[in-house]
Amino acid sequence: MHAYRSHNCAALRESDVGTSVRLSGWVHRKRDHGGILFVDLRDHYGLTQIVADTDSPALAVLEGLRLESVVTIDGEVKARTPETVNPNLPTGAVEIYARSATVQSRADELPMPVAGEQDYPEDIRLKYRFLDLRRETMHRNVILRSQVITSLRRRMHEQGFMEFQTPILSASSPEGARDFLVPSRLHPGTFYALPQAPQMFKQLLMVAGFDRYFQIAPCFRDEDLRADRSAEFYQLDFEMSFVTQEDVFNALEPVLAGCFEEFAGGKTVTPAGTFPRIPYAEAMLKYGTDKPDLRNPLVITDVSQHFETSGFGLFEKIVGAGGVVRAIPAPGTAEKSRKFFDDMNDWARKEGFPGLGYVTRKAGEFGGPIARNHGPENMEAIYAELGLGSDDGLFFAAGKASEAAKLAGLARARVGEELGLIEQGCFKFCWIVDFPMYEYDEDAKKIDFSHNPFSMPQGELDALENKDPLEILAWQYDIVCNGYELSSGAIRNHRPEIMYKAFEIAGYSQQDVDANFSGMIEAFKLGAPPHGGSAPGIDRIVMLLADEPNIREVIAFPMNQRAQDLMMGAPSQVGIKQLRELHIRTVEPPKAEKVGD
RNA sequence: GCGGGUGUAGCUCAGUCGGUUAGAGCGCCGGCCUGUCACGCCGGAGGUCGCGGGUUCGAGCCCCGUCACUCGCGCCA
Repeated sequence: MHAYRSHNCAALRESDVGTSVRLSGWVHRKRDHGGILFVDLRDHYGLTQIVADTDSPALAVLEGLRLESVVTIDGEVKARTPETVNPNLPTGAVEIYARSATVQSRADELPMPVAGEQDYPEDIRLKYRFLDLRRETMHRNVILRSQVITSLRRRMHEQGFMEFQTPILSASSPEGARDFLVPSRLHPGTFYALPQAPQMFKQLLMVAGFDRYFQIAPCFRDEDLRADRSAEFYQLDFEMSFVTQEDVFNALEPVLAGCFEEFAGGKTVTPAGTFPRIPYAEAMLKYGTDKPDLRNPLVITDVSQHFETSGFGLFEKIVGAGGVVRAIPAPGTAEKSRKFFDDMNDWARKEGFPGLGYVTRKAGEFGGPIARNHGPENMEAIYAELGLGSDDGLFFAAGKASEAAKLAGLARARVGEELGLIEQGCFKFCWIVDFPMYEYDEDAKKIDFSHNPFSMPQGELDALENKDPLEILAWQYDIVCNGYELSSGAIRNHRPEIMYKAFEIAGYSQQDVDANFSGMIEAFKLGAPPHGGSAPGIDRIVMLLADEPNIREVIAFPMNQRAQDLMMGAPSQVGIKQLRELHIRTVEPPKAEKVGD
């Protein structure tokens, strides 16, 4: 017989009754009745009940073990009597009568229990992650992650992609997020950077003629963390040659829809080939965000023209000064208290906005200061235009277009949630397309790239030379699911002359481009195919499928929010010898000088 | 960098208006128990109320500062 097990802890059934077996696993729970002892033995696969009574030498061994000790049981499969069958357990028709128990590893008192689904503080969970990962939900999430990655790989291969690895130690780039740097021992004073994404390498793979590349790619960004954002994360990074934006969409939709359908557990998924395409400008107007949650049925409408002349002076003034008024419906709120509306306004102020206006309506009667001043006939005109009924309320976000859109977007999400309008049990995908190539940077008082500087502008060189830069759109797109941005992508700019012109508009000289992106520019001068791609975030995909609100719940060994690994103690100080080898001297933070004041 | 929340036993939490010796459940230790499956019963140990300062006759509770964790803003092409 095998040294540790003949079966795993989920394997045995009634048909195995009478056989001699050997099981190994963790002591999940113990029920000690004195003369008889029950142990739920757990491994990766499941639970099996072990029984030992006074006739068995296993009784004394198991009685002396704390939970989570590891033990090997030799015994016999016995049928449970009908009244002792546990229907909640796949192995619940049988139990193992233990002839002997061998302790493989004795557990000390636990800092946190493994059995049960109670919540524990995250710092303890992270410090003892190996215990946390034994628990059912985390164990299941990590397994799901593995299965999702396997599924994505298979589906990408089916679409004709090949997986290649790209360097982890690479060069720092001035664009984008802060880099994690790695000092070079062989080249004093110089640093490698961990990739924020394998952007340049995948484009160079296209220049190298590989046509369709993908990679489950580790990415690193040294920025502050969020619930859905980690410093290190994985992307399904891919790139394709000789493609239009439509080709990229057609390649990715079956992969994402297929993978989601496979793991959605009965939730509906937007079918491949039917992902809506929403222009950026339309998304900002109708949803107030470039990552709309389409499960929310509410749609924002611009009602500025209704307030060009209005008894409600505040809105009239805002519109007169070039601002906008956006309306967010609150359907069926006739019975909502005044407090509901006031709370929304308070919330908006707390978020840093001037306020959120509202109109209440009950049985056709308008209420609230805006309706009173604007007049019921004028309100009726807005309601008619928006198709609202006699018991529907309405919120208003007014101000500069960008601010009003942002507030309206947040309000749309909040109203949808408060009123329980978010459709459950579905994954709703969409593409956001036609992102602007440039935006006006208020701080720097100059035109800058609004997203990826390597995207191809729509209209190419002609557009760059002849259009108002702020009117130029890019072949740049995001894929969004239930309000989460899964990735952005683009058809790339593969023509040096268009690249130089694009950077020139953002205020960078040809020398700047050559200096910072020499590798890619050189490559593009030696025969580059038109190409494009995208890079959906693996962690966010698993978050959605596992229905977890936090990215750390789907990563086996995540950092905490301050980018520390509490289990391994990273980041940590290193010895002076290591620093010397790396030609590094650390500088005390300025704070330290103040001690003793 | 900024704002919100949290911090009481190993863990989850309660702790009234500022008032005697800070409690419960789980876990742990000891004892009892031959059909449990969140086993049950009896007993016990376990506390710098995050830390520092202040107000007060008196602070877990009020005030100031600080630290840790977390959520968000900034940031993240």
